Amino acid sequence: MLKHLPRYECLLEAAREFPDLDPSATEVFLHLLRTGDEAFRVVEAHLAQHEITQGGFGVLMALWGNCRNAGQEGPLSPAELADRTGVTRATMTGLVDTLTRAGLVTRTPDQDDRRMLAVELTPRGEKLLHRILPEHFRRMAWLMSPLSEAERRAFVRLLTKLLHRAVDVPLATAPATVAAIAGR
Amino acid sequence: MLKHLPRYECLLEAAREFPDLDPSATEVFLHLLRTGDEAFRVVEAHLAQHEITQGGFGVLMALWGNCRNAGQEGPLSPAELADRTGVTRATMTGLVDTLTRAGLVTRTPDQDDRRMLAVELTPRGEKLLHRILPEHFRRMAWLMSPLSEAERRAFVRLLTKLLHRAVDVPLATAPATVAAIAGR
DNA sequence: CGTTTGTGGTTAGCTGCCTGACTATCCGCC
DNA sequence: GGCGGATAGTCAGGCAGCTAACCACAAACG
Repeated sequence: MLKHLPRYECLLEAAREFPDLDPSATEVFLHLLRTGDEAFRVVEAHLAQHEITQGGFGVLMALWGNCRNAGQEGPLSPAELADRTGVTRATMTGLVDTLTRAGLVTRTPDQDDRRMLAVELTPRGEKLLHRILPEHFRRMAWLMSPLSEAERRAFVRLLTKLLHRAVDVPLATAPATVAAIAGR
Repeated sequence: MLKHLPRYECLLEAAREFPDLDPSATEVFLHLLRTGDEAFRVVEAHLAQHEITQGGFGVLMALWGNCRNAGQEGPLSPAELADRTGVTRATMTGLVDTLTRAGLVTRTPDQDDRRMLAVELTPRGEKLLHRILPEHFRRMAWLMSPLSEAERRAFVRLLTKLLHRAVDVPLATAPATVAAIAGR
């Protein structure tokens, strides 16, 4: 993403040429993407030290699952993993491949439905997670430490508003549709 | 990133096992990444309709530059472009290649310094930008429309705090260093 | 002047993720 | 019971981005 974000007066300037440009909206948008990207890098750099990729880590976390979602850890199907980590099933095949080669997960066929597999953490995978997680959590805490508890609550509230807005946008529709909605 | 964010009580639960886990920090972090990713997709989907990639769009915007950064449009060197859009120079070579093939930019050698090139928007590139930007701006405005002006100001303030924190983190150092800083 | 050092751009090779096509299996419905 | 449609997983191919190595050139310095 953009390294040097545009100054506000530049946005005002550009808004004269493009009446659709909402300066404050653009400013928030750019800051959001930039900050998210930078925060991402902070944890990514740490995971790289353990020779684990972002995608792989997501799979391990989903499997460990300690109450993260449904409350129960245990084996999951590749399709379920793909859904939870937000990648395609094809990608999940590759990720599980890599993790299996590294000895962090196992892939066992299902008895009842012969199409399905069950992916499960190995003891080694669990041990790796326990080695990574403390520093992982410390990094997140360190990153957020400038914010007070009240600020964090306000922040999450704002983020949630945007998230709901973003996931509702009809991504696949023609621009005209979105324009009509936006212009309403 | 994670599709279904963990509920807060789950974080509290996990914090009992990992004293380093700061529940509110983790919550903010996950929401930030998820929302940023989702917002990213919103504009990415639009750019894809114009058969332009995110990276390519960044280059066009940097070239168009209308006051976005230094105030002057005009030709830029690949190195400068790479710096502004946050990719490596090697990647920029490929991006400019693609854009040149599409007839959106030109690559002209510098007279004084024969190592350097000047990348410049073609009329066609400029026309494409003018076709893309209105809807682009509308999407950003639409996304941010749930937020009042006051909320936007507060949001940017919080994002800026985090951004400063994130870019200062010593990415390449050993975990112990970060731990020491974080633990301070 | 020539050599060393630094800089701009390119190339080769890798990885992660995607889409689209494909196989195998299960399930509902006639 | 058998057949069409859904679903699980995989494979092939492509693309964007990275690192590392490489040349060409410029600038500094003896």
